[in-house]
Amino acid sequence: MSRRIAHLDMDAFYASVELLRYPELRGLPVVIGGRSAARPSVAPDGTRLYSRLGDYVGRGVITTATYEARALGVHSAMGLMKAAKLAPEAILLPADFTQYRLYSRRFKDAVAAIAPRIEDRGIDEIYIDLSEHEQDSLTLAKQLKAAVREATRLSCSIGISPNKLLSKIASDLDKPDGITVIGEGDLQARIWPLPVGRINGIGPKAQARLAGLGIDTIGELAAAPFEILAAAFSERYARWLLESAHGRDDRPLVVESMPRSVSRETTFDRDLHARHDRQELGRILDALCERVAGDLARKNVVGRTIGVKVRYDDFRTVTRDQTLPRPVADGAAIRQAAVLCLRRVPLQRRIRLLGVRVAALSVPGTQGDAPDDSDAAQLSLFS
DNA sequence: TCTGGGGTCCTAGGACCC
DNA sequence: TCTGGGGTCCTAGGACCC
Repeated sequence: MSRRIAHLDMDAFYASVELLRYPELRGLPVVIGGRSAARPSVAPDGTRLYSRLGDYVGRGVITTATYEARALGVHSAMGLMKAAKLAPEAILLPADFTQYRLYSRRFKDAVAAIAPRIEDRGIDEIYIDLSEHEQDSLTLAKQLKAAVREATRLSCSIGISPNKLLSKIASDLDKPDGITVIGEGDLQARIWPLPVGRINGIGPKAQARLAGLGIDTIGELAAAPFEILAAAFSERYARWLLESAHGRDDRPLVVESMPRSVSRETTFDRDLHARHDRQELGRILDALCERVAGDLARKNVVGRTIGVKVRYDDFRTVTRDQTLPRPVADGAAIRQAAVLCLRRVPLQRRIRLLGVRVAALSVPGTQGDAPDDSDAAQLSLFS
């Protein structure tokens, strides 16, 4: 029995939510990002005063850019200082995740009222299982988009195909505000001409390595001999590459899941030194541990593996982690383990980022929350 | 004044057990 | 007078995604 899967992607989500609040910015290049970016101020005559990208000073990257800003060459993940040179007149707004989460909830609820089998893929996109629906795909897509617009006044793009892989590619083919339906017969004409990087799971590294083999498009990948791919990648990844290039993907929708890890990290305004800035680093570590503890409490989970992450001024990153005999959840216990991890990190260089992570999560009071029998026996022997 | 923050999954080696 | 083989857990790093 064949499936029908939709991928729904909100258009320039964060920027579009901001435009609802500041409608006079519609049509202008706007970028979201930068921790120290200022909210618009209101002048004595009532007009709003916005920050310009060109005036920004500090670290940070673009989180989202409106289509008008993208036309100037700036895009997500670009450093703000670099973007400022390309588009100094663009409006800069700080991110407001509380607001985005609110709109995320609204659009997902609106979709769920029509089609309840949904896989969450983050704040601004979802997969939807339409296999059990009667209407044709175009009608369903229009219905979903209307419901999202009604609930949020925002537009989205939808791709529909027999699987997640193709629907994800499809939703990107007619953006913004588009609908793309892909059937089995459309593979050669619609998918094969695209660059391999459009496949979810082929990133910059794999794309570069494929280019080295003379493989740039999905069609060229589909025609590649398995042996060539298996020599350049792992056998498993090579197999997956070929399956994907042929549009084959039987992954089910994951409609519910437990978090695997919770983490908090921060990039400093200036690089810090373990000795010279010891107190400041201590305060930052405290705050990170408390925030992680708060996240764990909110999600009602505890964790056994505590880890730290350090990024040096040259951008190299190291991690250290430690698994405890039993799970913890409070800030003090997390901090205690994090300090032990940090003692194993070389701290000669200046560092630009510190992070704290808790993994091996479980729900308190369930199995996985307590040491197993053999551990319990061991512990009782020595206590 | 390059390069955020929150995640997932995979790999690979070593420890340890049977 | 040796060194198999499978399984699990732990750790570190890396690729990738939103």
